Amino acid sequence: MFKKILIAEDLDSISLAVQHVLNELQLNLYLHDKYCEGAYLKIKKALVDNVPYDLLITDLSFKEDGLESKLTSGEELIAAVRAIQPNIKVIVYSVEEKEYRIKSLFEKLAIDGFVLKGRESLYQLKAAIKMVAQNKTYISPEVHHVLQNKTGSQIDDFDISLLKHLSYGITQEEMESVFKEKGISPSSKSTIEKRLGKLKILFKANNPVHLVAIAKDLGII
Amino acid sequence: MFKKILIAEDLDSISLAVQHVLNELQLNLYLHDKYCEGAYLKIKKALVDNVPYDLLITDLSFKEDGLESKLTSGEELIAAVRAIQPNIKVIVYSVEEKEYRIKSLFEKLAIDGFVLKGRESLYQLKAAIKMVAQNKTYISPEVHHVLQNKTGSQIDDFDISLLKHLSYGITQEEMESVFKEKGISPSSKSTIEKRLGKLKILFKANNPVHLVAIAKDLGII
DNA sequence: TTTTGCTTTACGGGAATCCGTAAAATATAA
DNA sequence: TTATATTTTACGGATTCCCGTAAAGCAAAA
Repeated sequence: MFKKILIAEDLDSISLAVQHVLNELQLNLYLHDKYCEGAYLKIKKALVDNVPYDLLITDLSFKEDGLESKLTSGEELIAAVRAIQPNIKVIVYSVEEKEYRIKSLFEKLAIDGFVLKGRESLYQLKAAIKMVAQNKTYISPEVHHVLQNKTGSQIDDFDISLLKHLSYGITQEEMESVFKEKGISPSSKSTIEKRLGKLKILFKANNPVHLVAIAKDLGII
Repeated sequence: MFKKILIAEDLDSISLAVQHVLNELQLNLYLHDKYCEGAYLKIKKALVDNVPYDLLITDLSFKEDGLESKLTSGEELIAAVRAIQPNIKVIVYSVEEKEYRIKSLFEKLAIDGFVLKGRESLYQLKAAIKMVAQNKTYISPEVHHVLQNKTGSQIDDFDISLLKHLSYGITQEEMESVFKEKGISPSSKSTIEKRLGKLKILFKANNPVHLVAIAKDLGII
């Protein structure tokens, strides 16, 4: 079982509940941090002091407040931690149900567990901790299906950038020059129209307005 | 101080933390329910049994699961409860930061307190309970400013319906006939264009895509 | 090098949106 | 009632978006 655990969670109420669970599992050596940055520094310090954490339980979204921080999301935290301590186990505890985000957690960040905050999520969190301790992965049954679905992997960074710029009010006309300025390639009006056409088919959108609404609902932008 | 409290909250972790707070305040007579519908029925039953609740602490968003329910959001729950027991005090405990939703809680549902889930929200929740017990209203400082802002009150149900239909992929061309079918008035293409123009100015949007993106960010649709 | 296949770019006609002007309908006030 | 103001509807030209076809650019394999 785990010896040393770090909780990264900005909501005090959730953090309290997670600690409650760890106490029930008699895992008493844990710390928590309300900020991504702080969590990262704790892990780094423990590593150089040769008393590393062996499990990170983290949320995905962290509220901004006055303090500015290089790490602003759970994804960034995990990526940064994996860079310095690849073998640490990671369980995400989040309300995030958006397919795209959950898929990329497993595919791009190779997390070990995903527990969806919900009506019975504390039991699930316990189960996840036990599973991950045995080198297995865990995902809440409510969102298990997202790992099957294929649409996520069919869109790339260019598509996302395109959708974001659209949502900022950039017209397709202006997109060409904006992309050229920012060095995003390809940039021609024609290719932009073509990609948009592809995305509209993929997401079954009638027009660009509909497309952006769907992309927002799916958490892609 | 309050004698009988009901917590409506779907996340088990949050519910646990709220109960923790009530215990600290020595408010021991409380119940919780994970469903809007269930919370409403508890309040109704207590009322007819002549042992009514005097405080409702509720979340805004409730996850759907198998059980279908007439009440699907905190707003609906509050409206339903106010209809049968107008004098009950209501504190909303939510992560919702969208201006429009918070404003309408106070303006349309006359809630007594709004506590934003955050890094120090359990202290705020305690403060809110004490304030509301003295017939004052409470709002978390992080979102206090939204009550000042005016934009929320400048849009009406027609505008919202218009934005929603746009986000569903209905073109302005089709909107006229769709509105006529649904009995939404006015319905002419010209008026629809005009309203959209007004909204674009109000929200500083460049085009309909941008407008829908903003409306989604503000929680209007 | 040439061939093949894929991606990017160019262009044009038709559809949707934008925005102004003005008439018609409805509401409000004198 | 008439007069005035506001809202709704109608229409048309300019812009933007849509979508097909075709040419140009580019990489990998023969």
